[in-house]
Formats: sequence, C-alpha cells, structure tokens
Amino acid sequence: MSSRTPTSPAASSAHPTPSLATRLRTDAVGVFRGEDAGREVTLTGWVHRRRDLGGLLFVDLRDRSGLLQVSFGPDWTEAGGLESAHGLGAEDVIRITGELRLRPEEARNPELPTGDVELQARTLTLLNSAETPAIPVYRGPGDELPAEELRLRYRHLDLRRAELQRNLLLRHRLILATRNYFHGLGFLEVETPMLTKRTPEGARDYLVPSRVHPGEFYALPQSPQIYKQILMTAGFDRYIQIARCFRDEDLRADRQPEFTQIDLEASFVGPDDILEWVEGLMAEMAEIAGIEAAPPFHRLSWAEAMDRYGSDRPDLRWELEIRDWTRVLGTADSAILRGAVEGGGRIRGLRLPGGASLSRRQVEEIEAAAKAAGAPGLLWAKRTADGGSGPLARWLEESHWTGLEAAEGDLFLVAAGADRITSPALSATREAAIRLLELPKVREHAWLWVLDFPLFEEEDGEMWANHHPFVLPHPDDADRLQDDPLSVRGIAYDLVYNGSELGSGSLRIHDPAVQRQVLRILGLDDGEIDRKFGFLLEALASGAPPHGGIALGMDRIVKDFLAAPSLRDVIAFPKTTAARALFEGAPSPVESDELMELHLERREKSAKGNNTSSPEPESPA
RNA sequence: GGGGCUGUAGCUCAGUUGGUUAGAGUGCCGGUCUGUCACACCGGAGGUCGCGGGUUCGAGUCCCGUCAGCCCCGCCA
Repeated sequence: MSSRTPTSPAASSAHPTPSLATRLRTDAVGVFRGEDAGREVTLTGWVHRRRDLGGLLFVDLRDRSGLLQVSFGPDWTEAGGLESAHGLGAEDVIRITGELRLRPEEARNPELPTGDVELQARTLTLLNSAETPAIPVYRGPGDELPAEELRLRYRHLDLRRAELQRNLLLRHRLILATRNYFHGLGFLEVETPMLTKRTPEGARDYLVPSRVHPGEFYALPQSPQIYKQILMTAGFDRYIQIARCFRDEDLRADRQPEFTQIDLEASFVGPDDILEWVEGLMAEMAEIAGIEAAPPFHRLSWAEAMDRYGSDRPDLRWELEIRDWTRVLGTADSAILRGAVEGGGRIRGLRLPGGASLSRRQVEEIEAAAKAAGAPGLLWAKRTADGGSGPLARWLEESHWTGLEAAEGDLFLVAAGADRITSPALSATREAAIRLLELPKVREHAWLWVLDFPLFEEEDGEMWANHHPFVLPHPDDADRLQDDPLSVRGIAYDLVYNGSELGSGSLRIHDPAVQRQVLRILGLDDGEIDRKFGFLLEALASGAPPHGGIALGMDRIVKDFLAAPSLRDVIAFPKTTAARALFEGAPSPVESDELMELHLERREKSAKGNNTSSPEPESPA
C-alpha cells in the first residue's frame, strides 16, 4: 500500500487523507503522481472540461480530491467508449477503467498536481448525464463568478467549486480539532435543546408555535447560555458544544440568522483558565489553517482599548494610536475645543506622518466616516512648510504645533467632546486613514484579548446589560454595584483577531442574591425575575459552583482564517440578506389548516396606498 | 424601518445625447481536427433589456412604483 501525498485543495499540513476507494472505484482522482504510472485503476467523477481533437480526446475528471486528465484514443480506448466520449458534456458523471501513464515529456502540465500523468481510458461508463449547468463549475482565468443570487439558487453547482470545497474542508478540520482538543482537556460535549424558552432580553427570537399548548411558543436558542450554567450547577465541570444558535435580526456580511458557536463553560475557574484554553485552541486551529497564533495573546482592558483605539475590538495589525491633546489644544481659541473641555470632554486625535499628501477630498472622506460613526464633525490640520492648513489650523499657534510634536507633512485629525461620542468616531477615523494612506501593517495576524468590560451601559435613561445579565461583577467594584452601577466592570473577555470579534465570555454570577440584584438594576421587578429567570435562580441556590466560559463564533473563525469576503463562503447553505434560502426556497407559506392546528391565523398585511391586500397562494378554491 | 449599488442571451459583460434589425466573449448545437490542457478553425441557434405603470412620434436608455441580490445605518444582551 503506497502512501501518497494528499492533494485535497486544503491539505496544507501532514493530515493524512484516507483512501477514498469504494466498490465502484479504486481511488480518488487527485492523488496520482509520476510514481503511480503503470497502475491499473478505475475512477469516478465529474466531467470538468473536455478537449476534443477529433482523433484524440481529453477529459479533465474532477472529484473533491482534485483533477486528473483522462485521455481517449483509438489505440487504447474501446470503440464504444471512444464514441460516447465524444458526446460527453460538462458535469456528466462517469466511470473510467484504464492504465495510468506518464504523459509525454512535452505534454506535461506543471500547473496540475497530477500533471505528470494521465489516465488512458480503456472503458467508459456514463453513470449519469447532466444537463448543461445553469452556472459553470469550471472557471477560466479572468472569469468572474456568477451573480451571488445564482450561486445561492444553484448551490449544488457552486459547491462543486474547489474554493468552496476547500473552505468547507477547513471548517470540518477545525471542528474536528476543537472536539479533540477539548476532549483531551476533559471536556464533555452535551447537547442542549433547540426548542427552548424565550429569552426576555437581547436579540429577537425565532419562535415556534406549540400545537398542544394554544397560544404558547418555543424559542430557538440565541445561545445555550443558561443551559450551560445549569450544567455547571449539575456538576459537569467542563462542558463544550458545537452549538447552533439563532437570532432574528437583520443580516450583514458577517452575520447570519443561524450560526455555529464553540460554546464552553467550566467550574472552579479563574478567567486565565478560560483564556489559556482558548489560546491553546486558537494555536491548534491556526496551525491547521496555516496562519500565525503565538500565545499568550496581547491583552488590553476595555478602557484602554477605547482610549487608545476608540474601539472594543481594535485591529492591531496597524499600530496607529489615538493621542490625548486635551492639555495641548484646550488653550486654543476655538469655541468647539473650549466647549468640549468645559463640558468635561477631551480633545483626542490621530497624528499621521505624511498625511498632508491626502487631497482635501480624501480628508473629507475620512471625516464622512467619522460622521457616519456619530461624530458631529472632525477637525483637521495639515502641517506645511509655511505653517498649516485646514479648518483646525487657523486656531493653532506655534506653541500648539510644538505640543502636537508636528513635523512638516503631518496630518492631524481631531475630535473633541465626550468619549462615548469621540471614541467610535476616532475608531472610524483610524480605519479610514489607514485605508486611504495605505499604511503598512506591523503584523499579519493580530490576536488580542479585551478585558474588564463595563457591566452595564445606559441608553435613553435605561440600564442595559453590556454583555448579558449573568456576568460576574469585578470583585474590586462590587461595592459600587448598588450606588454607581455604571462604573462596575465585569469579569468579561472578548477574543479579537484582526479587528474581528471571534468570541466573548465571562465568569458568571453564582450567588442567587447577586444575580437578583443585577436583574433588579436592569429594571426587572421580583415578579418578572421569578417568572423569567426563576429556574436559573433556583439552580444557583442549589449549590452552584463558581463558573465561567466563552462562546466562539465558528463561522467567523473560518471566514477570518480564510480571509473570505463573506460568511456565505464558509457555510454550505447560507441565507440571503433578506434571510431567504434561495436553493430550497425557505421560508414558504403553509396551508391554513396547518396554521389552524397551531392555533395561528394569518393576518393580511395592511396594504400601502389604495392597493388591496397582497395576493396569497392559499388553498385553491 | 432607512440609505446606496446592481439587474440586458444559459453565464460574464458592452450598449454614446432617447432614434434603423440590441452586440461581444464564453457556454450550447452542427462540422473539421491524433498531444490538448482557456485546444484551434468553420457554421448556427439563442433576448419578456427583472416586473408594472408613465413621459414621448419613438424608451434598454428619462420619470414613478415594485421585486430580487449585495453593501451599509438602525438592530444584533
């Protein structure tokens, strides 16, 4: 038995591919190399491409392992096989028996892993013919991909492409590695329900009507959060699940309504236990994906991240940092700057050496990004040979320029006011400036932990849990919980890779009294608390161990490791931005008797204008 | 819910200031071809210009509406 190099598209490390031989074939097509010449094989696969020279005919045979050229000719192919080979079309499914031969020296193809050999077909069997594919599987150099709508509509064809096969193979290997890794650490995989109780806060739930209980609904889980905490109280001290989660919110390129989390929780842990486990997992995953991850990862407190980068998930591939110029510029004779400082705000900004080369139009593009992030405006100035230019420059005396440590050619981008406004604006400014100036990266793979998030945030006078209501208050801050809750940090941590949030976790409250207190701060009265969280409080009161965990976004991990443009490229059957499945056509209307059984009634959507109600393919009259 | 981009042959795209019969490449069909690998060459078929309405002598092109896909804001504890 010869051990061959696997040629699957994502085989980037020594991960052995088992033989794909079956009763119908002796091998997969992509495994063959020069040393296999002389072997008698039977292979199956799809017709990828055909080159018909009349007397000679070549077919690129494809399966998930790769491509292999099959040659047909009168000297080695049975007459019947030769004749039907001329009629083969793209995506026909065939089976070929013949001998692997070294290709003539001048006819080898160095671009193909199997390019030194070809299968000389003796017999050909058409296992299934294919209609002309609606979208091509083959993609020539310079060919654009078909429209995304068509790729989703004909997903069975799009998924035949090597790129998507490679993506899903990597995904498989990462999931497998995850299970092995946590198994090795003593974690147990426990499944939790998909038909669950509606969660009172957070994202919109997908609801499932109950047939046996009129008017009542299950919810699909947004995450197994409460279940895993209950598993901790039950004594399963290390839990893991590759968990499917659902949130009925509008989509983005990095957001699908249905997604997969690596969900874990452990008892009797400190935050560093979780962080180190996850760092170890990321190191293993990164190695599989061929990217760099060297624990321990850099750590920033939430406050520091907001201060230096304006974001709770800064992209540290670039070093550019926000500076505090409150002292330096607070003396400038500008109403905006003075007002900001007098109002208790700060003056912060970015210094961009060489940034003065940007056109006014480009600087305005940066300002537009800041405004889109909620800033009323952005002040800017260029340091030039004869002083300065830009809206900010008129307020600047020479002493200000000195305080800014300005050099000729610098661009200064400044925002003034409360941090909660200027931080997001400066983060957007930072990203736009990096893009427009094409600043060089200082590293290709930036791993980061962001720690100590505030427990609460206030919006329109209401208190909200920053993460979720179960995060353990930081012990140093716990005495302020009642009087100054907004200043209380949680023992919480986010994993950030290249500016993308890959995971989020915390230690949890295990004292039912503290849990009740936090829920009260969030505005729930005791009745609501018992109704909505009674089962959790009951579990905590039964002797819950200190515990904590994290949830990592599997889809995003695969997407970011592949630098794929969209989550749709790492999910086999994704939804569109309108949450539709174009291939199978979900969601779809149901018959009214089915609705009746579920105690539901369809309400006509009130029509706009003087249109009557929308047409509905209901029961035929 | 809001903003933006896109929609023309199976696929990818062009289509000028509103003006004769809407084009190209590829795929498809037919033919020639024994070392191709984006095979080559010859010939052919293929169109509800997303859909509906309007302006106009005349609309792929202008206007209004609508549908779909994508990107963004809101939303996503």
